[in-house]
Amino acid sequence: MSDTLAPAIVSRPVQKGDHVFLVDGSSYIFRAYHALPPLTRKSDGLPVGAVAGFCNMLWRLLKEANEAGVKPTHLAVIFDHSATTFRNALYDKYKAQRPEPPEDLRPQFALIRQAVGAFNVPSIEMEGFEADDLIATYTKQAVAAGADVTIVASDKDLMQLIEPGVIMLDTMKGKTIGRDEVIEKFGVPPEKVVDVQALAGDSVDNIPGVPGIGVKTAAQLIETYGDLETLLARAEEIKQPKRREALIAHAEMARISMQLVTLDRDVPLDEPIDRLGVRPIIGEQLISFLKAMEFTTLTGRVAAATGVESGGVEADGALTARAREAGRAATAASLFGSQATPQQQPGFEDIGGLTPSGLAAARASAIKAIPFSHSGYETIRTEERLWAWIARATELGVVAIDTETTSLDPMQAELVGISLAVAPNEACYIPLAHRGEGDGLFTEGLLPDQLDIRVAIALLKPMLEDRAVLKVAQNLKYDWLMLARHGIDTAPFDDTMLISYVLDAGRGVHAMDPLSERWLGHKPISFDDVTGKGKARVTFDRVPIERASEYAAEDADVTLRLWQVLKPRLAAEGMSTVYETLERPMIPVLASMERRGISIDRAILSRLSGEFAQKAGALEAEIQEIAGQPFNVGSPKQLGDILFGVMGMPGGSKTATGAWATGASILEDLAEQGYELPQKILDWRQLSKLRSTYTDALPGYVHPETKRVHTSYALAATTTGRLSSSEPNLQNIPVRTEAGRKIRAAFIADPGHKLVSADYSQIELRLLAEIADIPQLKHAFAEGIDIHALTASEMFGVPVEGMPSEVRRRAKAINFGIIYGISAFGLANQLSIAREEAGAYIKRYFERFPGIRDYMEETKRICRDLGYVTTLFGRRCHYPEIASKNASIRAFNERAAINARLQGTAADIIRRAMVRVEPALEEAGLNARMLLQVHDELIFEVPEAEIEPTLALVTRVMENAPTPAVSLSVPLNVDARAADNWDEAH
DNA sequence: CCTATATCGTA
DNA sequence: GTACGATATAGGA
Repeated sequence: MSDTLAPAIVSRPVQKGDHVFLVDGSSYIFRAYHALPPLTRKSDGLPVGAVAGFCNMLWRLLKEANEAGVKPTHLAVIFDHSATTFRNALYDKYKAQRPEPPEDLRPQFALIRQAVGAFNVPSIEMEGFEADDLIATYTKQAVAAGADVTIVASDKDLMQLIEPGVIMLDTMKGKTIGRDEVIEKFGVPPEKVVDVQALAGDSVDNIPGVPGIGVKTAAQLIETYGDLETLLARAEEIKQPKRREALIAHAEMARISMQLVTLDRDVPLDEPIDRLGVRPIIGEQLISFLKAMEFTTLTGRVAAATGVESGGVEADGALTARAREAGRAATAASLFGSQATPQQQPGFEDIGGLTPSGLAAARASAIKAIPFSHSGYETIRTEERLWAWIARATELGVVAIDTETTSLDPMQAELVGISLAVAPNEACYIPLAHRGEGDGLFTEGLLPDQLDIRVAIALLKPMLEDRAVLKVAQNLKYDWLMLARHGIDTAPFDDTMLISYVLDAGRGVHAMDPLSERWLGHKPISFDDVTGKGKARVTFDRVPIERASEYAAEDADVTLRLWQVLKPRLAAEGMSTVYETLERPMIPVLASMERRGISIDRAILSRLSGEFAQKAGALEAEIQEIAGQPFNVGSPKQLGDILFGVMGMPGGSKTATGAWATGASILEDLAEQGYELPQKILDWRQLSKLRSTYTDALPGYVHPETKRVHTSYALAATTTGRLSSSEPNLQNIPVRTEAGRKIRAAFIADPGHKLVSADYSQIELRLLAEIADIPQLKHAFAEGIDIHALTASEMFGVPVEGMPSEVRRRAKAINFGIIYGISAFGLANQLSIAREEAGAYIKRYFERFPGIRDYMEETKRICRDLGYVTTLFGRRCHYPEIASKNASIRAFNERAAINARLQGTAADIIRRAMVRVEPALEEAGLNARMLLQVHDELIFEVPEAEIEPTLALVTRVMENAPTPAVSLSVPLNVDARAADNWDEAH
């Protein structure tokens, strides 16, 4: 808040005909908080719902009431100052059972007081008095001066103030409360309200009243006897014995209650009423505050009404997400072990004290201070000892777990042992299937003194499935799947890798060893040291039990400590919801998909392999013939020398390492110039690629038992929230070319089933329209208009009807470019045009869609300020190099950040759909099984008889995936179809 | 044997 | 121009 903008307070005596508005700030905060949906500031998740409700109310009061002819001459917002008032001296239990305000409301109190200042409205509070007493006193003085009073509130305790010239206005219900409404509520006119309240009491405020008497009876009694004192004096006359005795017995309580509910109209005011005169709104000051809160709609309204250009106003620097982040960054910096000193941010929680972030930091350093010791590690050899550990874990309610196996592939792996940790340095290892060190020929049998794997599983299962015991693991999906193969449905659980990913995506890797070094300052025993590496590597079942025990117990120990450090950061940094809704529930969903796998037709692939090999062989011969010498066509180095050296073709450029570049676009350019060799190289490359990466490789991934292909999805591999798929990567199965689609057709459904593919159409462009708020684009999507044609016609003035395909193609490339954070260089490459021309396209595009330029600039600024961008669902993508001094690194990070909001939001949406679809299928009694995810597409295997209802259900779940967390103004559109293979279904 | 590079498959 | 992973080649160990 800039002091220079606040004008001197002008005194304006209240006189006849004036209209004094008194806003009950404190109760309004609670009502706004409870009545309105939760709202958080986009860029940092600060809860601001009550602030928003308050600002909108105040704005309407000042503007719309004004337009309706009700013109405040004096206005103040009045707050409670502290919990203790003179009423506590009268009655120690007064308001004693008020609960603490909710966690996400607390930071909003200070913000609302700042909001009032930003509106240039006085905010009043006084030690020892409730807002109601101040309102009562101001009301009395205003009435005495002949002015009208509007009390903006709905609290029934204020109704006693209503009299001719004084009304209440409930802005949330949009109604006024006068004498008639009071009579309706209390059965008595305003001047008798306190008498009724004194008798009836109030459980909310802990006003005792008289037991057995409610509002109805009280009103009746006051109606009959006139007032409380008369009633108490003549209580003997009452006929009903119970009522009479209660009144006599509790007469004193009634009198105290009367004092409690009667508002003090003679508070010695610090701020005289004359000084509440309405002051003009200062557009810049208010906009600066609203911008810091990121209330775009209201900012726009205020800008329009005050004639201030909002673009020219800076967000209030002390209140922005950045300022708040600086406080957090200091905490995070200390968590990361840097020397930074935490700084206090005025107006926000004390970060060094008993706050979530303060506690998280304190927890982190406490954990880090505990040295590692292996002396408390135990190797479990008997049921009794295993039982003791299970009992301990169950008693504590949290246990870290790690499975040791024979393979990194959880579908192929055999369980070798399990480790548990219950506290730092308290961990155990349960060897189950260790074998001797030999070559396997003469040492086939299991080593002695190991628990039977079935016995151990049977003992562990109840604890692993116990709702009261939290299982913590690093990369739990692996262990979950391993245990699922042994019939265990592990739950509930936490995953330290995913917690780290939610907190620090883009800030380093999330594997255990680096996390341990970063957070615990400890380098764990490396896997390579235990198993050997290269040719000498042995499977884990060949590792001697003592050595394995040390390693495995330490891993569980490290995992537990990481959880202790990282879990508190989720709440402290406002990321719990992202973790709980977008990450953690994905574990069983993906593990189940991986376990199911998908069928491929090996005969098709093998035939294609032969076909591709033959054609590539023929091309290779032709290529070497034309080149005039044999060479390795697959070697870009040799190829470059042939094309640009030996044959002297033009347009050669160099790669980063100084070699000739021979990428597809360069070869295509050469082919267009009439050279025949480059096209043959391109054809050869396509065939070689398809053969080596797909037709030859895929059959090798068929599982010997399931006869299906089981990919592995990584949840924490990308910066944006997308999944990745590997071994094999089933997210890059060809589709673009004819030859490629033949490979896709080899992915088939089981007999009696079909494959269903459901994909979001143009989801990222739709999200661009939504997030950047571009009217033309939103309209186009709402109306189902061809978005690329629309872009083309906006840019080039060509009518959509009969548009040449080349024009649309260019517009399409531009649209994709926008999603990727466009550069003239990139667009020029894509369209094979000059950079100047590409630059002109971009310029024209921004002229037609200025909102997109604003969106991009805003994204860059936010990312530069905070170091990350946020998706619509709150996921953070960090770009620590966004402020690099190196212009190309900086530009790259800016483009990535622009893309991340869109790609990341799309990733969030499909994750939500994935988490919901299987329960929805189950509820509908359908037997479809989700098999694959390809970023904007889900593939299911569906019994033939259930195709139609499954298509409908999947489409509905996917299209509604954003709700209720986010409701988009742009429709999502899902295309779904069924077929015998993936090519036809897609 | 391991790693970097170039290329290319997908959204 | 974004986000990935797999492959082959090439070069240093």
